[in-house]
Amino acid sequence: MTSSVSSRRDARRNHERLLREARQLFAERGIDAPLDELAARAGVGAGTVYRHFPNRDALVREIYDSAVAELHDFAPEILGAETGWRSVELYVERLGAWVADSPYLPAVMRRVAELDPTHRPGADFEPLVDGLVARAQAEGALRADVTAVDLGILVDMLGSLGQYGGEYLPFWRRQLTIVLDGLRARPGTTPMPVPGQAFAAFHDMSHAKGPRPAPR
Amino acid sequence: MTSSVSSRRDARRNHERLLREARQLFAERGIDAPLDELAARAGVGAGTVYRHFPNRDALVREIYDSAVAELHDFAPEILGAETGWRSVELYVERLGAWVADSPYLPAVMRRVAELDPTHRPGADFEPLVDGLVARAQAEGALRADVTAVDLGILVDMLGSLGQYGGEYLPFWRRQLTIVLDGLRARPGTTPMPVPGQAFAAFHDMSHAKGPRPAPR
DNA sequence: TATGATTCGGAGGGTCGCCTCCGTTTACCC
DNA sequence: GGGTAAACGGAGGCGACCCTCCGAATCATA
Repeated sequence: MTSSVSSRRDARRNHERLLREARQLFAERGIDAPLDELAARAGVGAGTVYRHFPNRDALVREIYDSAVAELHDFAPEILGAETGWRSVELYVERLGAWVADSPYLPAVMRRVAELDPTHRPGADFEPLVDGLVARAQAEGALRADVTAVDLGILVDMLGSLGQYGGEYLPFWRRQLTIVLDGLRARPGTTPMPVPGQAFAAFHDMSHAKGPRPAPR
Repeated sequence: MTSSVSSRRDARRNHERLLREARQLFAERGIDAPLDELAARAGVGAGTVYRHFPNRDALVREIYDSAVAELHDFAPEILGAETGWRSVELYVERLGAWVADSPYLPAVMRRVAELDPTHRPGADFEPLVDGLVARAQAEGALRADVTAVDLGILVDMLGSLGQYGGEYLPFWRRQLTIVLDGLRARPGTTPMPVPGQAFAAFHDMSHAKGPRPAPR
């Protein structure tokens, strides 16, 4: 699991540089962009790419790992908020903005899920998010029929707006506003048409065996 | 522009079959899936594929055209609703469900936009949607700071949930509920953080020259 | 059914991207 | 500086995919 780090400075530098350029390349040209072009962009020979990452999947996995590490950094602020509702706001806003600003993320996530469908990305976070939802609902601020899975999906939806490019990011907060208003407990809230799902059920459903889904 | 239709029944049958299989193939394997495989799935030789569609882009365009035709079918119901608010509901729900249920659509739309960035997909619809928004706002049902562009983006967001596969579709209405509640005019609505965009501005922004965005 | 025009099938040439291999270069350590 | 181990570069083999080509098969028409 732990990647062995070379003791040579040039090797470390190339490794980092390749990761950085790969994120950008994947964002621009898709997760199946030619690795020879990655080599060119990183100013490196093709051999160097394959020494650091035996194949495309290894590269994708490492990008994924670095994203998960970033994800951990959000936890303190989100979970440490004054109120449960503020936690919900921060959860949706911070994570949504992060995904929207990291256009390579959705494809990387999807590919990792295909490589290992049993892997549950943030399983250790799930109880925390459940707790966060319960707290906000206990306050009477978050509508009672919303689940933690709903929140995660809303983050995905907001993150998908990264497709419009960086110039859209300022406007992104408009959709955020609408979604957060829709999450608020209020008189006259529309009842949910179907019951929600638990994390496990949602995971099993969306990772059901089946052909690779459409890139978006 | 009008595609000439062959007088031979086998040719027409193969053309339709190729379109049908292409939609499914693109949904499963992405818009760059091998056309040789399309030929295999359609039970047809490679030559037949290329006689009907000179290249991948022609195929994509024709799928796009058929989608636009479908789109037109929604107009009467959406615009003919009793109230402006009901129009908004139908707009978001019908189109969102359509996109979510057509996993090939987002990639096809994006590719056509790349092929011809000046092309504005539903330019003739834009005034209608603007009118629909104005009507719902005049009723006091739709929040006053929402624009027609916002509505279109929300449809996109809801449509992106097609990525979870067909089994998710029933649950999809939960997110729809949240979004619609967020659109409702109410006391205590959170003010928008930035002003909205007109269709033209949004189009120019999201189609700014630049490298191909990440497939999702 | 016979005829001619149209479409079909699939082998194969050309291109592009993946990945390996090995002579050369670079970094670390003394 | 000198020696050694590690990393680098990029040419090239290989396979996958795109697309063409033409003899064979099929369809419309009479």
